[in-house]
Amino acid sequence: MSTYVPEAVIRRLPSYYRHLRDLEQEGVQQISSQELGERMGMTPSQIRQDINSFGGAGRQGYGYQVSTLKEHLRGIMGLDREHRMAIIGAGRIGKAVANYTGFPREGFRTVALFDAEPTGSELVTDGATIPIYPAEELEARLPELGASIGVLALPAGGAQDTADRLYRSGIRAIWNFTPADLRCPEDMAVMNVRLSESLHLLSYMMNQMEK
Amino acid sequence: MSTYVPEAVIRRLPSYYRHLRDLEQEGVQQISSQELGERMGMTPSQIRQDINSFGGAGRQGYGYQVSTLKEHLRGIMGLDREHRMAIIGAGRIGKAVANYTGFPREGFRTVALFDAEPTGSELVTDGATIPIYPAEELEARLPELGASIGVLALPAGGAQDTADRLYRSGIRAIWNFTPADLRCPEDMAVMNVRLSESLHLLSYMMNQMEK
DNA sequence: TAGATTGTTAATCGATTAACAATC
DNA sequence: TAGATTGTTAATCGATTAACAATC
Repeated sequence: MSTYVPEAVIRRLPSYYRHLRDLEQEGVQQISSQELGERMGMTPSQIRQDINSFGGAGRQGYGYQVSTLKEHLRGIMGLDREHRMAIIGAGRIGKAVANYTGFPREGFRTVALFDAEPTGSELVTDGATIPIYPAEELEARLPELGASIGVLALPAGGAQDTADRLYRSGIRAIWNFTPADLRCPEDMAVMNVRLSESLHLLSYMMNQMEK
Repeated sequence: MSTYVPEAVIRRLPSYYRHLRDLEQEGVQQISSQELGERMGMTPSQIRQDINSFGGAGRQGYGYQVSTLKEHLRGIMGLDREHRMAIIGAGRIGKAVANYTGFPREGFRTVALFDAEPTGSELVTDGATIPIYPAEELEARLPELGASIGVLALPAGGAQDTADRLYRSGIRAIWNFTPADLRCPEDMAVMNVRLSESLHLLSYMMNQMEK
């Protein structure tokens, strides 16, 4: 089937998934590339090219079945199983992320927080109570926690070192909220969330509009 | 000078800025496209193309002056003046953002939080004490606050309506933390922060690595 | 069957890389 | 001047759009 999915299409996968989920929620069972394109702000042509690249199954004269396509994407993105997350840094950002993923939702669940200087022993979120451990217990605790994703929510200075420790403990995915550019082995997946870059880009847009 | 800056270059502007700031911090005064490229993971050729598109001033046989280039970018992105932000939604995310931008840092400063059901009257951050107002006072309070950026950190359901209200109150920039696709007039700058899409993309990467 | 809409090939557009003359 | 490195043009690559035959 899908031998190669272009980089540009990969970046759009989550957007496809979100829109299809919304459509399903609204009770839409089938949709044409025309309609989906209008909704997502893309040309029908691009929709068809994209879907074909990751092996979707449309029907000529009819369109795409929403639920089938959604489930297909779910499989491609590995959202059909649970991912446990360990958050390193129990400050504002770490806690916000914990709350965001505190209850099993879309298959992501925070199972522990770590902090250099914990101010409490647990965090109570809407859906669960999450333990907070001292950062030095990282290696000791990770095996029993079964976490597959490490979330970096600590000061940038400690990010690289923590990433290295996570790798040595078997973690192969990092959700990085620090501005640090991590150097990691090939088999570590790193997703950066660069909040201040996002704000700077907004500032640029504002600046341009004034002209 | 710079008549047209390609979309792809615009998206890289904040990254250039961050690296140049780091270099300046390290005491590096001058750098070649070769060295900067290695640092940013780009080809020297692309670095030169990019910098020329936004009107940088290199010197043949020498390279680029770090401080000059950084200040130039600062101007382009409008980081040389203060932007005041009003955050709508005083939950975990709103508070995390408030703390992140609570003190004047890089020219962004949160001046107020609004919440449908405020649980307190102010938020104490590291650098400042920020008032929390009821959401219905949005129109009344905004003029005196002098905010130019609205931050959406509330449940997705209220996002579009709040965006409309912000527009009518003169706000022309939105930093959107909700998953909602906002429909806004042309002269409103919108920057989306899609946390769950980012997590889904990480999940996709993990899934691919297993193969 | 007729109409609609996909799947796919070809054309266009934009972004990246390569090459090299200009020049500090 | 000689060496280094930019600025810029040309070549390549990848992504998007257009067009249309295939087919439900």
